Amino acid sequence: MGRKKVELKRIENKSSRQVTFSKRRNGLIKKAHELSVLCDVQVAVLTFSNGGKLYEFSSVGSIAKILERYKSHSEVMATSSKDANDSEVYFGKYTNLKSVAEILQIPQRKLEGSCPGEQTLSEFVQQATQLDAALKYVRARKMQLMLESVKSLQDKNAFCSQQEKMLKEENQQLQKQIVAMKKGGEIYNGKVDHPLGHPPQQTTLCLLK
Amino acid sequence: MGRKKVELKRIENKSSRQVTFSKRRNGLIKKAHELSVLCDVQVAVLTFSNGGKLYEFSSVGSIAKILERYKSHSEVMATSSKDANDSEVYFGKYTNLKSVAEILQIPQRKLEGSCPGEQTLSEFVQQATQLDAALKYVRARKMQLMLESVKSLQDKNAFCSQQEKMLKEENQQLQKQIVAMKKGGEIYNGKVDHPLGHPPQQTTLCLLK
DNA sequence: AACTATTTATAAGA
DNA sequence: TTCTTATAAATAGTT
Repeated sequence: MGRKKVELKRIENKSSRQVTFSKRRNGLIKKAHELSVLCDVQVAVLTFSNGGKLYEFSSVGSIAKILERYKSHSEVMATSSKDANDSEVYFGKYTNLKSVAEILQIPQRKLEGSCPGEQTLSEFVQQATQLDAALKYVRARKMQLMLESVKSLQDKNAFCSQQEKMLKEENQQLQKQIVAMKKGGEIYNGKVDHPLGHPPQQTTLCLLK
Repeated sequence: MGRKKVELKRIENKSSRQVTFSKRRNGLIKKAHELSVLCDVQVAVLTFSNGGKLYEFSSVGSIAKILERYKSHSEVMATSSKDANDSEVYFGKYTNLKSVAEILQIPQRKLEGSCPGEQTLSEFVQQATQLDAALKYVRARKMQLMLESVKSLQDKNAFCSQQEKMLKEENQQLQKQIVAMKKGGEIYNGKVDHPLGHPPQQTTLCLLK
């Protein structure tokens, strides 16, 4: 948005990069604020300049809070929900283990009795072993799911890269075609201007009705 | 920017708030990306919708890195307690059982009946506990690394999708331009060919200096 | 999910 | 840096 369209690549001139950073950083933060107010959501923006300086915005007072929320969010996603599902899968399949609670109740009751004999102890060991097996299973399943998700993401990425490559090629072809057609157009018009140093001004597209 | 100027206050209509959230969230993330590229800086954006859903952008691999830049020390706390929580979930209220190893070791010793002294037993328990702690740490670390890798792949994917979208748009523009130029060429040739009986499209692209 | 009329952001220039 | 202004980009309301 400005006098000229800018390419999306690093601005090489240091001072204009600085100016742009200042302007756009303000713009970004303004938009973040608007988003948080208009849509009633929590928004945070962090920028670390190359000089190591930090600029931040947070709709919820301190950035720390939103980062906390981020942390707990990812922890929940990573552990509780997946493991909960895993547990269901596991305990559903092995119906002799009805529930963790049930497993735990048996030894607890027996231990509450005044004199735990050998029998109680051996049951204890058995239950503990079952629990250990369940835990191992859940962990293995969790790991498997994560590996699967990584693999799927990698595949997606590979496909994406190829897609991008093809689109870029197609793009180039189209641009070549346009250049060729422009030359053709000039011939139709008999226009062979700019023979000397100054090339034609940038052609801009204009929408007419 | 739009048909009407909007007041900076919560949009009361739920569905238009939703729509606006979606549009502006994309806009914000696009701008964050542009800022990071143009000015060569690190940028992160986090938004939590009211539904608790998280949308994020990060110019570096993962948001987690920026989080670490804030609280590097919290890493150990957060992760080691993470796995501990896992255990709590599985073992429920059975708080007197500190670890699986412990559960298994005590009764096993007793059952073997080879008269181990109290000292030996407690040493055994201690060792088992230490091993258990080490195991927890390693597991937590492993999980953290996997989460980071997933996150980084997700970021890559998101960026890729956006890139693809933009390329497609550019492509369409170019094709439109070619179509328009072809029409222009036909006019120059005196050919006014509309095989389907259509007049020229309403909007035509016109090249100006 | 597209489409425009408008508003807003901002690149370049002063 | 700050102000101005021409232009690009975002988007509000509409279909």
